[in-house]
Amino acid sequence: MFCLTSSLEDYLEIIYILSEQGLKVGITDIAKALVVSKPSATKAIKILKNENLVSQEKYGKILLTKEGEKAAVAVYDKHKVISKFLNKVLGVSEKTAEIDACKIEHILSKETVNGIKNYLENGKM
Amino acid sequence: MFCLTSSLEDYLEIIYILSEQGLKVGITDIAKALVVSKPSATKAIKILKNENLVSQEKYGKILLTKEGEKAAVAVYDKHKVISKFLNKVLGVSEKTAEIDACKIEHILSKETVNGIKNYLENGKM
DNA sequence: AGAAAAAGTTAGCCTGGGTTTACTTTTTGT
DNA sequence: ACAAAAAGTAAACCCAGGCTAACTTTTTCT
Repeated sequence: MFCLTSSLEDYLEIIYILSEQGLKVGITDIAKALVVSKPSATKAIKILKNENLVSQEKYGKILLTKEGEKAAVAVYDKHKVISKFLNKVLGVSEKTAEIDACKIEHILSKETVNGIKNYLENGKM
Repeated sequence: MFCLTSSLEDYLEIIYILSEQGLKVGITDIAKALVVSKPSATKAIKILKNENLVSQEKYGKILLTKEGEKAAVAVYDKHKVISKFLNKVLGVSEKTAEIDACKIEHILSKETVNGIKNYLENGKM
């Protein structure tokens, strides 16, 4: 069974974010946003296409499928929760909170993410 | 300039932990503890030897050098701080706290780790 | 419309960190 | 003391995920 790697989650997430901002989403945009080369982005997108998480016409723009969007939103939600927690609760700068959230959003267990959510929701801040 | 990877930090950390528990530290023990094959452990230890972080006689037991111990302690301290935080503050089970701490201890910024330390120290728990 | 620029792709390479197989060296138990 | 078991090593391989160089396709600008 196929399982998304951290790297592939990053690709899905950035496609989602760029789309949400109403920006066009091409290979070049993705590569720039993730600070990787265009061929790296091409390769990753090819994998995501094979897994039916994104769609793309030849030489065309990139879209998330229903399934891809679901996965992207899941990651992005974790991202938001984590970075808010780091910043508001732990007092980490916004910039660092962003960076660290990007790194750990892929690997934290559901249990820990729920712990963070609960903390934020239960007004302990 | 050489920089420790997450994986190599894991090796240093486990050598430190096993040593601290008074256990003998051989390739087999390390491999078992990290759930990797013996050749993987051999290869990693070879790198750490080249970087003067561990010492080992041929076919012999493995010791941390001064420098290696310093690096190992730095990682292990982060580990303890993080897992305590996850467990005591976020209410994550001990087991999951351990697992998650193992994963993120290598990648969290100094700033975030300090944020966690401050939280624990300033008696907000 | 056609040349130049930008976007996308392909092929081939590299590195880290695993693996298995097969070997050598060391330790252990009778 | 010596055979069997355990420990360590070496070689060769795999895979993810980067990269550059070189190419094709598409877009843009004069």
